[in-house]
Amino acid sequence: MSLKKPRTLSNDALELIARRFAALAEPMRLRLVHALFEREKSVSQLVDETGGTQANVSRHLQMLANSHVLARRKDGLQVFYSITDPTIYQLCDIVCGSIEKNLTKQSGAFGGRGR
Amino acid sequence: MSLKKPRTLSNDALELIARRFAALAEPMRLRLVHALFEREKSVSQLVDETGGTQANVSRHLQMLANSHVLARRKDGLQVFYSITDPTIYQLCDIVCGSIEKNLTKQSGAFGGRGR
DNA sequence: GACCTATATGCGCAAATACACATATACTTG
DNA sequence: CAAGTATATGTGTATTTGCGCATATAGGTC
Repeated sequence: MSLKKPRTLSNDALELIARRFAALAEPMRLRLVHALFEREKSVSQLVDETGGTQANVSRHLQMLANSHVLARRKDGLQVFYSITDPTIYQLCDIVCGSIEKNLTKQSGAFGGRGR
Repeated sequence: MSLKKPRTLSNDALELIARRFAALAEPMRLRLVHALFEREKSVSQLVDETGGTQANVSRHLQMLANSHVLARRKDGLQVFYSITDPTIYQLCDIVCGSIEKNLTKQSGAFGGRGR
């Protein structure tokens, strides 16, 4: 990272950036991340809160962990996930704000992000 | 802005947020957006710069415009696209920074400590 | 050991997505 | 009007993705 930003991004870099965005491009994963804004939680807690199936929640959590969005901590039988990348808060903040601004005329389907 | 802030986001809100992230979750679209950081450009210019086919570039641009990421300006035969949502810069900056940090932390290929 | 709980994973399927090719539309110029 | 240029779109296809179901693994209790 000694050089300045190249004018054209490499394919690998674009792929990495795209994957990061893709991690947040799914409603259920957003629901999980949002639930983890509060504090770290176990898989079963997240299953209860989100209403998803255990298998699906587990898969999404693993995907988010592989994307370095979440951290995994195993304690006995349970596995606790937590937000490990602080930029996730910023990303969600920015996107929520932008969307709110874009559809002030539309429904108020929005609430705070809570943090 | 909101009367109350529900702890759980509505499905519609999650869908909107996910779609916004999904718009940036594709290498070719990131390439287009990145090319437009400089200034507004026509479709054919973007085709040249990115090396994509005309049809594919056009479709991606339309998708980005529908997602309110890009604006469309028609001038005679040409159509110029430009970044309309200023938050896009922030999003890309944040993600790039986060990835860079993760890479240096993991690989340490540039003078850091090994793995 | 058997048994329970919490989490992960193999498998199949339906839907979404990105792409290439060909064609259509819109606009300009002669 | 015809011909050329720039952009959009219809169609088919291969790949990816999200999900449910069943099952496997890991760790705890008796």
